[in-house]
Amino acid sequence: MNSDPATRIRALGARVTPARLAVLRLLEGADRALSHHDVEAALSDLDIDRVTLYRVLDWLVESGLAHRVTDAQRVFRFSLAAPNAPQHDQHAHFRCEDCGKVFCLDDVQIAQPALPKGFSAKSVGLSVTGQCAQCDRHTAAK
Amino acid sequence: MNSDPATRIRALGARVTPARLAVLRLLEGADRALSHHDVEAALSDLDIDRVTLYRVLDWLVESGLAHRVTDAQRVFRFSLAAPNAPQHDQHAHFRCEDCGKVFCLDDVQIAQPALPKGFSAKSVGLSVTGQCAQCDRHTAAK
DNA sequence: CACGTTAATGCAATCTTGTTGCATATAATC
DNA sequence: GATTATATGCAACAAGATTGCATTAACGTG
Repeated sequence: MNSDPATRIRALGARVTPARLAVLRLLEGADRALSHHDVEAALSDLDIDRVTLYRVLDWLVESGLAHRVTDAQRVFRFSLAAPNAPQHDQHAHFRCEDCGKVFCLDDVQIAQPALPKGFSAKSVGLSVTGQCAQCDRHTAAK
Repeated sequence: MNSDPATRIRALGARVTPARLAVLRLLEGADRALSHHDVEAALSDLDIDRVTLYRVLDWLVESGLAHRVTDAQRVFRFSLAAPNAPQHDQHAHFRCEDCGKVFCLDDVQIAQPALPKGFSAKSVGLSVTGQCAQCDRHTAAK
């Protein structure tokens, strides 16, 4: 039901290139939102240009395949959009204060808040910070 | 009950300087979170150094007088902390997609979401995007 | 399968936001 | 008014992201 990366790329009318394939596969396998830096490090053996990665990531967001989140350190992080998600106008993330990793909270339902008169919401994002399971274990183990 | 800027600054054991007074007054009168850029523009006649503004804003955050938010454009925005707010471990913001302004949604109550096993939340932030009242009016007027 | 077209890429330069080090100025105290 | 620690101003730096432009390569066509 969720076709392979190459097919998905072609379905968007875009060319299938090594960079796009690699980034798409990487994000598919990631359990958290990755920054440009993360992606660069993970794909370092492919020797893809920094700028190309930026452009691939931008393209992913523009074509709706991925989300872009800004973390507290003001860097962009990218996570694959759930292919059959409710057209993502809401998204929740968790950022661990210890290790800095960002996780997607896919199954959190966000309540639409009441807005001042005249305001209309298009999307709602929830960002939670705290301690992730791994870091919590470390602390507890002390 | 909420004393004047100079007194508030002194109460923190800090010196009362033109830059601090000006920034504090500006934020007090602002109905939305201001970026460093916003502040610089608003106080341009005072000819305060860029770095000084950064330091004043940092100082405001450190001393608990203001909050720092990161918006989707990866710039920091600052808003005065409500002096008797529920010690801000949750905060909601609205960002207008048309004019780019960021508003604080002070009276929105954020529900603590369910987290994966082992995760613990320390703070929760809600960010809503859409159209603010003013921009909505413009669109409608067309 | 060679060819041509056009989208992608690579590289260098640039921009934006924010930070740091250090000499100088100034708010507060006496 | 003199003293002193705190703030400021300036210049340099740093990291993340963007832009312009020449070159490469994906893919439809013959």
